Amino acid sequence: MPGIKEVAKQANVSIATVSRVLSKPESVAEETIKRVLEVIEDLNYQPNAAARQLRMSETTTILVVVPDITNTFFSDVLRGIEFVALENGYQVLLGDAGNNPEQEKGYLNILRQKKAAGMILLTAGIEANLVEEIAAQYPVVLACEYLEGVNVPTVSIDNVSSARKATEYLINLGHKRIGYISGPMNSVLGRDRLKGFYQAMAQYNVKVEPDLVQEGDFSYKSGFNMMLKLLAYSHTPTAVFAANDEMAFGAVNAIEEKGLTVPQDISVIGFDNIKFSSIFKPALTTISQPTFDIGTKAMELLIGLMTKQEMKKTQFILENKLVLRDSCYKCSR
Amino acid sequence: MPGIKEVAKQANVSIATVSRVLSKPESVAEETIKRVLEVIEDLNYQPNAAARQLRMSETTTILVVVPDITNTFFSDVLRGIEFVALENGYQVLLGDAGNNPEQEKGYLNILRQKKAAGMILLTAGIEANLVEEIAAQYPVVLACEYLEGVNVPTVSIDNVSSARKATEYLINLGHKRIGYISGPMNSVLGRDRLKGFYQAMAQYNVKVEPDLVQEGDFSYKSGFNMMLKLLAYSHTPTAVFAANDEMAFGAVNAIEEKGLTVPQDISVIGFDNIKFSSIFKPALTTISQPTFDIGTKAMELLIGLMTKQEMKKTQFILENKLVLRDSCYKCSR
DNA sequence: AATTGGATTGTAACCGCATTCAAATTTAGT
DNA sequence: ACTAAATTTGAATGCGGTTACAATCCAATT
Repeated sequence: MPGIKEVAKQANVSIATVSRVLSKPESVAEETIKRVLEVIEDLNYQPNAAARQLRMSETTTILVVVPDITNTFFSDVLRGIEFVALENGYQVLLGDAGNNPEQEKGYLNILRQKKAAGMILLTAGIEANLVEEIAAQYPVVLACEYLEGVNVPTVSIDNVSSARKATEYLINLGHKRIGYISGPMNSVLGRDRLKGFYQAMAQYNVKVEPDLVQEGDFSYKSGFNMMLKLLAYSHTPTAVFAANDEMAFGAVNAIEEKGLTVPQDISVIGFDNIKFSSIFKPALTTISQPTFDIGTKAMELLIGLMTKQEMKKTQFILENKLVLRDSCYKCSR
Repeated sequence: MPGIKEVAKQANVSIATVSRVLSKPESVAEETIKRVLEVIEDLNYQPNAAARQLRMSETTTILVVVPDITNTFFSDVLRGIEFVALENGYQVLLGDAGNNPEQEKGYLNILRQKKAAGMILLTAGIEANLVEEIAAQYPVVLACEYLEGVNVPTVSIDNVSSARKATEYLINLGHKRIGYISGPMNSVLGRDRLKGFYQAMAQYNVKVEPDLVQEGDFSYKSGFNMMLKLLAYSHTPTAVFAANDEMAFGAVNAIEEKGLTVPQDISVIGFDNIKFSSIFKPALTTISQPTFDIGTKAMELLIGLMTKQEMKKTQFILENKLVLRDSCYKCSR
């Protein structure tokens, strides 16, 4: 409620001095600082963000667009982002795209209206060229997802090689008939992980049964349904790789609903290592992404962009690891 | 990038006219509107939010403070909030308190700086009188949590009666030795649910074994550990009520680790009905909160407050229901 | 004693937009 | 054709800060 001039009056100085106490204290007399600070404390004065922003043409809020806030994978990344944002005096504006590209696109206006100084995209529903155009005008970083051929700062893991790693693990357990439940093919993530799967299969000379590769959409339900489909074939797989944990849960439950057990009858491996993966039974073997670190790194990158620091590197591939739990077992057939 | 005066120049009108086209088109000639709109389209002009906000002294962002973004219970509420926020032209600023009251308090400055027009608190880490003080100055609504004796608009469920309902269910299944894993006692939520438990036990004349009531902190780990503690007593309970689902998962897993099974040996009931409850095995019997509705209702309430509408009612108790799944069974001992 | 210069502080001009008030233009009425 | 009324438009002002620039003060220097 109190404005800068109220403070100025009570402290018997001009508004300029009050402003200086807050931003360039070294140019103000010791004693004056003390007096002003006291009044500020007294009145519980907080500078009006809009006025400051208008004058300085810079805000301290950044926008984060998430494909689905309900997925704990993203909320972990979000935590990382918020952590370093707060540490640096930024606030995060949340945009949940609800898996809808149109809605996602709507958030771009927040940037244009200067309501946010920069943006972190955890999604990839926007066309590459639009992203590129926006990134040319505003600080933007991509996290988790990335766009092919687009030179926007990015932090993610290597989805191809980690999917390869997971597949290799299955192969080394002796599995030959390996099913794959992919993410949506219109997402790079979905495509990359599938690519890794194919690469590993080729490398080890294991034949890919086309019927055993089904497209899901990263949801539990799709994992469940696709697994049912796989189980309907005469030759059921002995192992299944689901492109994310939620689908893996669906697969496991579908398998058990059919009276089979995981991992004795069929091994299942997931991707992401979300919070529930270790709680689920059987505890899910999966690829672990450093979610929190992806978040912190992305935010650090964005800060670099916003403060126009010289960036030596703008593409970050973080380490992932295979975490072994109880959902995979040696092939017995 | 383009400002209002750029538009004005290109459309051959004054900035006043441009402004009017955007806010009071009925006071501008048909033809002028068309011309201005064309230029706006052309230049991709977006009014500067800071300037507008400064002038109008109102912003369209609201603040939501969450105790823990990682808990899917809250992300569901958040979805509800965002849904109606977006529909009404508001953006949501996310504040993750990380279960830390200090951090939570820090978010209040966002209100004072006028960066947000209102606030929804999903937490209750701030002292009642501070909340009351803030609520007197700014639009604030409490969701999920509430504060005793504080007359701040609130939307939640009746935690006492729903805990009673869950307990009754256990009692009706024939259980006499019922354990309870509570939430932290410094939260109203934790206390209310415990109260409901006591009420039901008293009503049915079932003795409460003090040893079988343990305090957790709503985390999986605490559920696990407290259950281990319950299992260490000579007389183990035949049923356990955990004050939220995550702790219930912990309890189930602890029970199974000891070689017992749920629900045959021990029944477990949870609270919240988070996404994972139906995926978990055994599927968790639990109290379902209308998370999405809590969110939408809270946001509607807040909008009412911000637009200074006459409110006939500011306390909303939403319906909960007991959802029966596979983690409870008749008492066999 | 007059001059100089550093340290402090105040004055005033913006930042981009909404809005008041008066001017300009059009329409209507006689 | 001329005036009054209604409609449309523009110039000026202020929202609450920041900051360039000018003014003031006082000790140090000459």
